[in-house]
Amino acid sequence: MRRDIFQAIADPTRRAIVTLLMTQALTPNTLAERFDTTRQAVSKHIKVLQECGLVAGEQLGREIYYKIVPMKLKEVADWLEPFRQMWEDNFNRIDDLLEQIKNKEL
Amino acid sequence: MRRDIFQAIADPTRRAIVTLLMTQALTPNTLAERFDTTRQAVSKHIKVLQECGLVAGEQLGREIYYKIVPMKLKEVADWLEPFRQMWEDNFNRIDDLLEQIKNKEL
DNA sequence: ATAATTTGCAACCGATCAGTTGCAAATATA
DNA sequence: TATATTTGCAACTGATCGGTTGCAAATTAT
Repeated sequence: MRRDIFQAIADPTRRAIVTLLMTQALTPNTLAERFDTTRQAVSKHIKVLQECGLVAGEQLGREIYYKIVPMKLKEVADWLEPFRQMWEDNFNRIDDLLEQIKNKEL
Repeated sequence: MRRDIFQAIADPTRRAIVTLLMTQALTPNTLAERFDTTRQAVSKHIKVLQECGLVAGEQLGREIYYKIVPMKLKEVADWLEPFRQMWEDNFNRIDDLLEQIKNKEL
């Protein structure tokens, strides 16, 4: 079973869960109330998020408060970083390279 | 059919393709040579990447050079940005909030 | 002790996904 | 013109995904 951070945040519901957990730790029941779905569906999403290390649960009596592990998202940011220079540059290198190929053909 | 940038970069092969396209525009055939898979499989990945706007093709004769559209990745970076403060902060707010809940219970 | 609450796990279902195979269209080469 | 190359599209397959239902375990409340 593939369980990496990229696959974890691919699902919009999971991203919404992560966003909710940004401000406070929540229980599965509380989370489920925010979405038009069952608690079990939310629980399965939590399991995915937990297995990839993006959230962590902390038991308090019979309730489990799930909190975000923000550092995990840094892996995505690190992967994006090399591309940042590309979208921040005014000129587009790929276009230039393509132009070079074109000119070579002529 | 879901076709957003998050789902596009969820697949490791597609991320590898995007990384290869970072330095130069490539044709489907050239790309396929780099992976242990068929050209058609790569073509399907390209289609997904193209449909979500992460790559764009430019025809040169019978060949099509696919190039990356880096700006599209900014959408992911923008989603990550609010979390950046969290992983850069030394203290963890969620832990604090959880402590508050705990103390309230006592 | 009994009942209610909160949660995780397993089984199942329909939809989607990644990959393969086969084929047709367009372009380049002989 | 005939052949080879490059590509996209459609059909198919096995695997995975998101969601639901049912149930058992642990904790809390009556």
